[in-house]
Amino acid sequence: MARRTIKAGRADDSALVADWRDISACYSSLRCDLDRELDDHHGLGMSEFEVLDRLVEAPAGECRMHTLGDAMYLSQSALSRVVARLEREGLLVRDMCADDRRSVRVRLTEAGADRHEKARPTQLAVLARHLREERQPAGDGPA
Amino acid sequence: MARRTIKAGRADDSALVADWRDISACYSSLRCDLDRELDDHHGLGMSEFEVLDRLVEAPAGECRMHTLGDAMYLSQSALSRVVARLEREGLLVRDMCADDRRSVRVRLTEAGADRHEKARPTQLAVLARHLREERQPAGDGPA
DNA sequence: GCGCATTGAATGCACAAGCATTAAATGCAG
DNA sequence: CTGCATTTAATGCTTGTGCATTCAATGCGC
Repeated sequence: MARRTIKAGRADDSALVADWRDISACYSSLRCDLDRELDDHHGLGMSEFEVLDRLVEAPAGECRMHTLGDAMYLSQSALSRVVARLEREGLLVRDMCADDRRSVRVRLTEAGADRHEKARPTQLAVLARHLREERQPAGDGPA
Repeated sequence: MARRTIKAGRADDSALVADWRDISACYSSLRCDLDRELDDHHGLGMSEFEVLDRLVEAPAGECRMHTLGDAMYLSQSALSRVVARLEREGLLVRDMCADDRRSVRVRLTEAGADRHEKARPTQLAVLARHLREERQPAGDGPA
């Protein structure tokens, strides 16, 4: 039920609310599963994993705090602590960059890359479970 | 950028992740705004408002805790506390129902209905701001 | 009727997140 | 060069949330 999500150009109030509830439900249940599975199987929270994820994508496995903050939708303080946790676990290192000593450069360690690699299948599985079945209730690939 | 949200029947890994990030970004920014505006203007958190919202919709402005829990996606303990907060503020009352004395019946008070009515425009405004501009970047109603 | 598993809600506890503040480095005006 | 506003990140504090536990009421088998 309720699969109007992106349909509905009408946008009267109740459609708005209905859309919001769809988004909310989708996000919440996915987030909950993801958070729990990442934590159970890999000792990572969702935010932790996401930081690792961004770092893996980043040019040399490193980037500045502020850049992470822009990409991640998390308050500055929260990000600061997530990174602190990850550093405590040895999954990344923080050091201040030479050119601007206010900035902190965050760099993925081998252990971090490893942990991320191990965790990624879990993430993908959860995403697939939630997102795929939402969109294509049945049916497989093309001919 | 990134408006694949529901498109993409391909569903390979990166599309999955991209979709998730879209959902996540959409939800997070909306939630943050909503939470803050409801709190600033009406002294309500998002969860609080949502409980009121469900109650307003409910048959006689009342329903059982468990029913709320089913509808709301919030852990049982969190719900328990939200309701406790709302009761403390006089926006609803809890009493146990006669037929099953384990269950708690939650009933909206006038103050609660009033608060909800005042807060609803704020909610709709935030929803519209986020959801409408996402879907129809420009263009108004039909001729 | 009596015990026992089940269900419904509340509570102790731990933790992540946001806000406000603080501290340090930088940039810029004079 | 000096002083001041700005930027960057970390920290104190408060709060909301989830998990596990607890307590009460119910239902069921016997």
